[in-house]
Amino acid sequence: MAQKPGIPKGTRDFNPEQVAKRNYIFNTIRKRFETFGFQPIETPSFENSETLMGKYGDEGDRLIFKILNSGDYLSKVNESAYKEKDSNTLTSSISEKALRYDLTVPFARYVVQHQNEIEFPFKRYQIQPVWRADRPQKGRFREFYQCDADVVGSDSLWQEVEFIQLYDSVFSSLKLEGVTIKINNRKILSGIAEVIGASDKLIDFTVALDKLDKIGEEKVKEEMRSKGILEEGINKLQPLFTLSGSFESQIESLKSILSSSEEGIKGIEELAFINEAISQLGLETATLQLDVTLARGLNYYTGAIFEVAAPKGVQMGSIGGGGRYDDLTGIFGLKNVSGVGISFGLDRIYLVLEELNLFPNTVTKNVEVLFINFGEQEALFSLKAIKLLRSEGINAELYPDTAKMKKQMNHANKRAIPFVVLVGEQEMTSDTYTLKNMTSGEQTKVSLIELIEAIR
RNA sequence: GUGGUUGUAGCUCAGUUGGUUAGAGCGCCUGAUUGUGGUUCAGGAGGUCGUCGGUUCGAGACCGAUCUUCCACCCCA
Repeated sequence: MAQKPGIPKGTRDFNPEQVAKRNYIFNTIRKRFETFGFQPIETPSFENSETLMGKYGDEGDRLIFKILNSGDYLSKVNESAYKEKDSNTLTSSISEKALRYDLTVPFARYVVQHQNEIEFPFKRYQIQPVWRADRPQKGRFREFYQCDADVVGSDSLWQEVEFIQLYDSVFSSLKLEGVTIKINNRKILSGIAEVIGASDKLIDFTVALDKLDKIGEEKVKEEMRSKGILEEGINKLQPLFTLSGSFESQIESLKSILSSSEEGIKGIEELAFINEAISQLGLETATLQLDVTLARGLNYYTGAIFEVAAPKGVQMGSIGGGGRYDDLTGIFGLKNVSGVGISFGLDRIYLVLEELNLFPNTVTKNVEVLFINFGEQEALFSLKAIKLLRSEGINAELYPDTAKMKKQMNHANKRAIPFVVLVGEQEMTSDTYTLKNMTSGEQTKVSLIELIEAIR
């Protein structure tokens, strides 16, 4: 047993039941994406390192899986970097490719590369695995699937409205009711930073603010102080910490806080527009909530920021996220193309559905009838019937070996196959089939027509 | 990347301050039952105690390293 094989940390095998459940989620999401007018694309598992590096911040670079060059990679190595044990410089000389870290940056690369073939606005969806060299935890893996839908080439705020509808539609289809779609706006965060005189410390400021519900008001203030934000500014934030109530009343409070910031006011207007549209259109099962502490993906989000929280009572990080990035393709040289998109975390949604017992019983498509194998003649006779059953859309199979009946019955039992058919000498001569219901134990002799009717 | 945690049969877990041959339940295999599974009864197989090294007369237990699990940071789906 010492030599038992294993798989790398943070990766998983999926058994037939798990694959069926995962496909159920994939298919539901795919169906909703297409209903909303998105078209699928796929990109390679790995990209040139320069496409990915530097796009996710220093932290992101650390979590990108690098692929070692083929061949005698050490011969081309930078001599001084090797001697100095300078990992950063050395990495770029021995690795030129890296596994994709998310689907958004490869999509931006795709848009720039194919800009002349694409009809804008372009709505694409993409369901593929991504890799992160992270430490695994519950709901955090080193290989996991993202399901992304993005629109590029439209500044319209109706897109944001559509994405909120799409989130609602997908989670409602999955019967995952009571999710909270949190929304914020980068412009509001910039506005606040401006008002408190910390525009140059926007990232530090928002990272600290983002932790409010986790570490509390005092610790957040402490972190801001340690990042060099002035006490005077922090005092101005006070109304923010106690912000609550409806979407509308929060917007009113923000208006007074941000009255001196042009950008902040713009952000408020955007949020108000989106909220107004959503209240007119309505949501099936989700709730839209303004959360000014929401600050994800600031490395490229410029407008709306989304995050989806699982229903209350389920211990799970966010099950989806997204936002508006006005200039994502700019990093690849294509200016003035705005994008906005959302992502679903398949693996986390799976864990939530499992915990809440929300997978339909029908996701695993089992064999419905097993024919017992009594010998060569009987097997051939059975396969003729099986061929007909299959043409009627019934999942049927023959036990492949002429094993003891006990073994064959046991096999049917363990696989939870609901019907077993016995065809021996008696049945062959009378052209009948002995059908056994494995749940009730009842056994009847029927014709082929009756057999089809009984199983269907 | 930092700090902590976990690993004993296919699965879930016992195993005393270091002391003969490491246990249980479930599962698995065989038979009771040669054309009948799920229940019952009888019997059986299965462990380099994560891996490597160290301390010791003696290690599943103690020490170190490493891998793995889970958790908190960091960050994030």
